Parts: sequence; structure tokens; C-alpha cells
Amino acid sequence: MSVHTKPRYRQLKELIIGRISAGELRPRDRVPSENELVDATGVSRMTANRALRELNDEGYVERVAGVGTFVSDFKAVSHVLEVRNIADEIERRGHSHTAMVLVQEKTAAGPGTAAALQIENGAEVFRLVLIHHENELPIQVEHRFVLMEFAPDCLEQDFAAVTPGAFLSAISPLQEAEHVVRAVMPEDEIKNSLGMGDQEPCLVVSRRTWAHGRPVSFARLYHPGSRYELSGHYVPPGTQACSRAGEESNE
Amino acid sequence: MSVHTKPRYRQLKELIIGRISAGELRPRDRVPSENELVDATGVSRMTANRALRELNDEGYVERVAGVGTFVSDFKAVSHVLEVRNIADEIERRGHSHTAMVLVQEKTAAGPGTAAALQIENGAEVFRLVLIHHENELPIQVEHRFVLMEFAPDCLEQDFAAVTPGAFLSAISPLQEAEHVVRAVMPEDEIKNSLGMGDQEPCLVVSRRTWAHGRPVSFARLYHPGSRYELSGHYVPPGTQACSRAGEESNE
DNA sequence: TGCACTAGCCTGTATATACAACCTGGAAGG
DNA sequence: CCTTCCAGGTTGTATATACAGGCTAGTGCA
Repeated sequence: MSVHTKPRYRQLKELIIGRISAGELRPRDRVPSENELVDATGVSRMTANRALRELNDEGYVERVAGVGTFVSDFKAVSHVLEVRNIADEIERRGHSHTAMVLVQEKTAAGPGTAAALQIENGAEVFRLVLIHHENELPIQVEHRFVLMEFAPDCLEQDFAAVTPGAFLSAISPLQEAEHVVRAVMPEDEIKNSLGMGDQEPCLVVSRRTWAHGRPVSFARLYHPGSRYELSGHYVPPGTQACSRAGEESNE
Repeated sequence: MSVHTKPRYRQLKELIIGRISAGELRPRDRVPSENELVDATGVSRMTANRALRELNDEGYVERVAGVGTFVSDFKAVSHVLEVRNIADEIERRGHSHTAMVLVQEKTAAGPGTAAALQIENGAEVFRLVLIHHENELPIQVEHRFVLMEFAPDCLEQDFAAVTPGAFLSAISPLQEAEHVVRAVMPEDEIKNSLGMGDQEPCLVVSRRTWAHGRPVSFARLYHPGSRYELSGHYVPPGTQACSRAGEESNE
């Protein structure tokens, strides 16, 4: 036995997750109580509490004070897609990311933009248009509007070096984000910018982000349908991914 | 002061989140250590530990044993999209969901399906084709393949009543899920099934789910681009959403 | 029979204490 | 000057203990 044994609360969690995924414990079944775990395994109640509490946070079980702990209904497990920063995404693939700034100006917000940013129609905002390339191939057109008060020095920034998303997050961490993904046929301008074919649809991600309690930026990200896909791999936290190998065990 | 004051670890968390979102603590800044919090607020170290540990789990901070706790780089906050069960989604909108089963059979897995489910080419699988309607309007075509061993009684199920996703999750909670979202032009069969126009793209969600350590189901979900969008609202756990009102406070 | 109450189990929180492991900076020694 | 080592701060874990509050079943009383 090595010096590095897994912590006991973690062993407890895996024990219970194991029983659930083996089908031994089914949704709505009762999970052993903290005190039962104490008696069965010899840990202290605080340790059993931590194991069950984390399983609760991770959505495996639901706890009701005064009643007990129960295996979650499957619905509680939300399926999840990650929307990453385009530059990170490209670099993670080992490719090179470059960006070209087409528009970087102060302008008056149109009705749609004003509504999205919850400001008055015609108020001044920054407007950015960028094209992102993956290995010289255009992969994303970014149309972005930024609240002036939030980033006063937006005009001086070199967005070819630092993506707008990264720049904004560096100013203040985002509190909240809203995403909408749609499939649309592109307008000619987008189609030409991305070098898309005639019958090729666009995958469009619209993103609104909040900071200091209000929306500060609104972006529409256009991608060529034939060369871009959004993918997400969801693994409940604290588990080993099944799709990869490599199981570790302790005694 | 009511009897129900917020627990102290939660007050601590909100204190620190407040400093972060106010800009007082910026990414990579050092957060007060457990002992400093003990001295400053009078809680015990276990309470301070719980607060910081949960902030770590939620992605607000990163902790390094022997060094300290630091505000996360924005990148750690993953932007997230939820992919929900279609029936739930429709009912949440207050609309009526109906499903029509077109195909429900045992068949031999083609090369793509076999690869996705990690089984032999030609092995027997269940194949399902359904059309989901929202208020009588077709909104999703579901092409699904299910591992035979996982759901032996798949042929007897009435999938117009219980969606395949719900049925599978009821058998055994899913361990892992993989999603890919793409924009494509539909084939004629799909186009006709969904009553789509000629120049209308499809939003396609491909989903693979794991249980008992291996893939058990593979589905392709086709949606009309003009009538369907994937949306996600991300709020860091433990925070109040900015987009809605309603603040609660205790002393 | 029917009602009220309580004993007992459950989770939720809070504290004090203890030890291990980790990292860093500075002191001590070569 | 360079290296080694250690002291002290920091997180990570584990335990025993305590009390509050929620829920349930069953007891006992009217």
C-alpha cells in the first residue's frame, strides 16, 4: 500500500457511485445514512457527511433533512456543452490562431443591440468585427458590441493579439453568460468572409455576458457549418471518464 | 434578526465573491488564507476551509497546497450549454409534446454506428426513428441506436409515451455523455419529415451516452433551423442571476 | 376512534484539534 | 557563491463533539 491512498471521503463517494452505476442502487432508492456509513465503514460522521454532501452537489443524490439521502432521478443530471474561447480552442487542437480586425469603432446602438445590452436606443457602444483563422483558414466571424463604460479603452486595444472575449474577462470576471446556438443560411458578407459554399449553412453562437450586475457585451459568432462543430463531453464531476482507459484502485 | 440567518460558510463565500465581482480582487490575486479568515471573522478554520473549498469547486478560486488561494483566471469559467430532453423542453415552454414512432426494430449496426457504440460491425442493435412535435408542429427527428444488452425489452416499449432518452436513463443513470452540434443541410427525408423550406439548414445534435462503463446509445437529433435553437444561461453556482431581480440580504 | 405529542433518526452547521503534505524563503554551512 | 536544509505558512484530510431543525412513526391520552 503506497503512502498515497485515496482520501476516505473519496473512497466513500466511489463506493456509492459504484453501487449506483452497477444498478444496485436505483433512482429514488435510499442511500445509507451518515450514521449507517459510520457504523459500516468506521469513518467519522463528518467524513460521511462530506462524501454525501459532495455527491449531492454533484447531482448524484438528493438529501432531505430529517428524512434521508436518495439516488437522484436521472433528470437532475444536465447534459452540458462547453462554449470555449475560439483562440483556446484552436490552440488546443495544436493549430495556429490568427485574427484580423475589420471594424473597431464607436457607434450608436441599433434597436437590437440596445435591447440586448439593456441601454437606450442610439446610445454609444463599441463595435468590433473580427475574422478568426485556424491555420490561415477563416473559421469564425465575430460581430461584437461592448458597453462603453465597461471598457473605455476599447479603441486602443489590439484585438489581433488578444481576443475580445479574453480582453473583457480580464477587465472583470464575468458573472453570467447567455448563449444561443442556431443554424442559419449566411448573408453574402459572412459567406464571402468565411469562404463558404453556396449551399453551406452557418452555425451561429450568440453570446451575452454580464459583469457588475448588467450586460456588458453582446456577440454573434458565425462559423462555417462544414468546418466547425460544437462538442461537449460531459462527465459527472469526481468520476473517471469511461471513454478513456486507465482505472486506478486502492486495495 | 430572524432565526434563519445564512450559514457562516455561505456568508464567507458571498463576501469573497463580492470582492471579486466588485473588482477588488482580480484574477490571479491572492485570497485571504484560511487562518487569515479565521482571525478576521472569528469562524473556525473548518468553516473557512469549507467556504474556500466550495469556491474552488465552483471555479471561483484555485487553491495550491502550501502556497495559497488565488482568484481564478477567467478561462476557468466554462461557458455552458444545456442539452435537455426534448419533451421536458417543450413542456417547460407550456406547449404540448407528442411523438410518433416511425421505426422500432432490431437491425445490424452499420460501420458508423458500430464505431460509435464500440461494437463489432454488423452486431445487432435496436434502431429507432421518431418524430417529435411541439403543438402538432414537427420539431425534431430522432435517429437512435441502442445497445441490445443494455435494453433487452426495447421493442415492447411505447416510445410515443416515454421518450427513448427518458427510458434509457430510467434503466440506469448515465455516467457520461458526449454531444456534438453541427449545422448541415438536411437530406430530403429529414427535410420532408420536418416540413422544412428549401434553403433551410438543420441544427443537428449528436449524442452518445455511457452507462456501466461503455457507450450504450447513439442518437442524432435533427431540428429545423428556423424553428429551433439551443440556448443556455450560465450562472456561476451559488450566485443570484443578474438578469432577474430579487436580492435577499441578512443584516 | 381520533388526536396530540414525543422519541428517535436524519441532515445541516459549527467548532476545536490533530497530523500530513506541500511550498517558499531564508538561514546555515560548505 | 552555491547548495542544503529547515522553519513556518498553507492547504488537505480526519476525528470527536455539539446543537439546531426537519420529519416520521408510534405511544399514550382523551
